[in-house]
Amino acid sequence: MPRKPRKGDVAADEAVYGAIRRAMHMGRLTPGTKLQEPALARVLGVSRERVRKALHRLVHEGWLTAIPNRGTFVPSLTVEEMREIYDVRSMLEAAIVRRLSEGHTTAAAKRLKAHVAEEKAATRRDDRGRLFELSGEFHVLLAELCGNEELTRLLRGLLTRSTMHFSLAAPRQLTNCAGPHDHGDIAEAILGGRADRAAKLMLGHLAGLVTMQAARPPQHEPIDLPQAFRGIKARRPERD
Amino acid sequence: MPRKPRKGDVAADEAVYGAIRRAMHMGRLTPGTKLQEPALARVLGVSRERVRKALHRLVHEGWLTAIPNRGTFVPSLTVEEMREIYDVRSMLEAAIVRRLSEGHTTAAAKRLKAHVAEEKAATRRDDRGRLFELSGEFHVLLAELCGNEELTRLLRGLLTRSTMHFSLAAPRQLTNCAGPHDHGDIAEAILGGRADRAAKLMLGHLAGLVTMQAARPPQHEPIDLPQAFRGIKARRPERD
DNA sequence: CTCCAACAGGATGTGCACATTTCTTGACGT
DNA sequence: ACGTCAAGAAATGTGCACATCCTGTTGGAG
Repeated sequence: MPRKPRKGDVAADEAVYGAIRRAMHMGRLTPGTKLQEPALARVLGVSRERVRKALHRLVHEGWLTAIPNRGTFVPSLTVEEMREIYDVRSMLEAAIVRRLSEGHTTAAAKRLKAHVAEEKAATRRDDRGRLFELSGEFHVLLAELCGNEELTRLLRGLLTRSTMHFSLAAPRQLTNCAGPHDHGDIAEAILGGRADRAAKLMLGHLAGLVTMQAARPPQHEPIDLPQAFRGIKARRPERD
Repeated sequence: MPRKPRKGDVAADEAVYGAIRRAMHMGRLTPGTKLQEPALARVLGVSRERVRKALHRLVHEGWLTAIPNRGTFVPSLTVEEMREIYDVRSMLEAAIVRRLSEGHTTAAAKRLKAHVAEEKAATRRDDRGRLFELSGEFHVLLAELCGNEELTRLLRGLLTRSTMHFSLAAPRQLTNCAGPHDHGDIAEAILGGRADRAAKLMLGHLAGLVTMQAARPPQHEPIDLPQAFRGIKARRPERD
């Protein structure tokens, strides 16, 4: 047998972290909800310290907001914050597509084409869940193709915040991006070496997303914690 | 009176965090050094849990590297990592100066001029310490003038990582930037509305920094913890 | 009837002690 | 003499219990 999962396992931390993140992703937790540690520990079936650790991590990553001696809360997102995040993404991603347009390896071109093809396939199958994942990974992929791990990490964090806005504001709407249509055009411009066009398309793409989100008013349906985490519990870590 | 600082105070956490950060900033901690919790707790005069919390935060922010069941270590920085960080900075800061060149408020212009003047004054006084601070703040100031808090926070983190390279590789060399000369030229281009020139100057400025750092080989003088934290202890928080 | 203050209940924060893992030192066998 | 293994020690990770703080409530005074 591999190991005794009896006591402390590093996977347990990830499980709690992932459970909370998944609940937010599903829109179960509305902004302003207080995540009290004892209740979460009971619901998830783990010790309070483990919940505390996960909560601290989530606070540090910007998913939650902590007030000293008060507790941790699901943040109330303003349209201003969303605009700022997309503004930074515009700066970075415009530079990224410019750089890729000006030069990239054949392996990079191959990966890019493969990704666009997969997005189109998911669209044809009408696989909303898979398309949601792929849409987000497209932007991370572009960062990866630059060969800069720091850039990839940074953009991944920004994308996480972006999807948080989607999750909290419009969880039903499972669309991470306006659609694979834009992505295909951007990829085409990159492969064709048209830097200005690629940058322009990316800026328009991001602008379209921000307007799409700004139009949706957040829904307020406060529910209790046990109901929010129904069926989620602690599964496998599941990468970001 | 404000409050009883008798027991647990939020300032204590910041003090420990700042003490370790200051030790790294002074070059007291060489790459590869293991920061063991009991020793740090003894030296700083705080409980082990407080050291643990600060260490976890520093690890999460990228200052330290943690290995499960092994401890936390001062990372060995490669020139590749440094190149990546400056690459991301180039993308962001070029976009920043472009935006500022295309439009900024009179208040922004005033702050920018004041900062450049202060840098020149510090140079005249040959105040290396103050110039070191100002040089770093110049780049943060540009982000602030864009009116985007997310951007400011991100760039501040990037700058922190940049100075970490300086601190670990060449702590003696108290120069955060090539000099106020470049900053003055960049500010002039921004105020004059010359976006292309400002971006070009900024890229050249950052390129100059990366070559300056790459030329310095890291020095290896492993010293023990009590000696490294001599005279540092726990002072006031002191903002980043 | 309204407002203020003291009190009880509960949640967060922290120090402490123990379990587990890893590194070191020493001895044994080849 | 060198490599291997085992036992002790130290450091890390974790659960537990208590101290502190906040919040909602109740009682009384104006």
